[in-house]
Amino acid sequence: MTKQTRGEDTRARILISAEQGFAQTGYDSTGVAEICKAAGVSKGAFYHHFTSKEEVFLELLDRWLTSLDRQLADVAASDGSLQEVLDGLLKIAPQILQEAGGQYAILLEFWTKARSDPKVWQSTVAYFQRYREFFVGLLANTPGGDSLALVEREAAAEVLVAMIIGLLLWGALDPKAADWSCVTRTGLELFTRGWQEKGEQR
Amino acid sequence: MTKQTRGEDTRARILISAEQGFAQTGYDSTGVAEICKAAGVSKGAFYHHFTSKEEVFLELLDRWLTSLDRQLADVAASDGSLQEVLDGLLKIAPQILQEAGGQYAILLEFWTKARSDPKVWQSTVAYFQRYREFFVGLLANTPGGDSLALVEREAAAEVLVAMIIGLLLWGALDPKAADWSCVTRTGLELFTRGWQEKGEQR
DNA sequence: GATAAAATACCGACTGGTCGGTATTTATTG
DNA sequence: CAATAAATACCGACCAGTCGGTATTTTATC
Repeated sequence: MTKQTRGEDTRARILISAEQGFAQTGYDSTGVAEICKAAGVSKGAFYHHFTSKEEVFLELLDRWLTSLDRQLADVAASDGSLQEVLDGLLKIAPQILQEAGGQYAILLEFWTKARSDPKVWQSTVAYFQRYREFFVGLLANTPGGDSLALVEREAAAEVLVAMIIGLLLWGALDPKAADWSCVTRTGLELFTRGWQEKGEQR
Repeated sequence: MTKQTRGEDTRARILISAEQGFAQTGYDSTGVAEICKAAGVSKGAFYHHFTSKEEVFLELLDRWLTSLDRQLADVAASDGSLQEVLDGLLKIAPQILQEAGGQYAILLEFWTKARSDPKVWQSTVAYFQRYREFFVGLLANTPGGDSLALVEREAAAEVLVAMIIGLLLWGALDPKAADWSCVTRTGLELFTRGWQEKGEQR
């Protein structure tokens, strides 16, 4: 193995172990030593690749956001109706949720740390807003949707994002409480119906 | 001041300071010393009234749940239609959300700690379920609602709870991002419309 | 109602251990 | 032999919780 690939491998192993640790027991209670042990790597190697534990966390956050954006871009590119796009979302939802064997519990960690770390806060809030904007644009293209005021589209988009956030949180906390993909489907369906009904009343 | 009232006062001050600390910077980064300083109390007093930092946290959780239950019971007692009960909910929402000057950010702390602490997890998951049940029952009393299968009522109730959770989380994270009471109203409205529409199609 | 005894409330220095991070040394690659 | 990667020993800060002791209030006894 060349020097470079060896380094990359070590780095990757650290990231994986850190993600698992953060997802399972949280950022604070996952020690650097623990991460190193799980990755089969020494502390020296850890601090050779990263300047701090926080840097690892931020890189994980960055990767998650990038991955999410890519998947959303795919859906958005379809350029379809509200129904179609939401269907597209539903299709990729399990992929996002189940990826890495339920490790998406790290989302909770992102949201928690957003309160104490300005960088994390900014990233987190920014992508909430980004999806809000996405849905606002989407709702404008809906039959009847353009008849409604911007504030109403905005509020509806916020509701949609909030619903997704809530589903993620509850799902992360209690994966076996319900069939979450089924609940998500119902949610998007109810939302679509409610929105169209609202538009038609004008 | 009698001995008893003095003790109660100290205890109350500790709880208040702890709540503020937890809400502002999180459970882990709020030290016992810090809580004591904010409460104007010594560490000895702290450990005289509580056996551990965790006990304080659990008591705060318990108080929050009790308060929430009381308020929900009031709304449930009205025994009205879906629309009426949701309106009732909406009325008390700001009271719950704004209480103690936005200190409800401690909710995030409850949800975070639920992952590492079995006691907190149980309480948290249990009240998610309780509200789910509440809404399931409520939806059965809705015109057209009884025509839908139980699973559908359950899924819808889960959607509703998830939406509320999401609104609370986003609101806690970014209070100024939107007019949350307005968004909540829209959310409940969309949900009601979507649900009734669904029922009528049968 | 005075005095002793007991219980409660409180204080703050100290400790034992954890954990992020560093400094130094050793191994591996080119 | 240079340079990068990795290992190990170690440091210092921090923090939950302890403990011996003091002050204040309540109860018991005469």
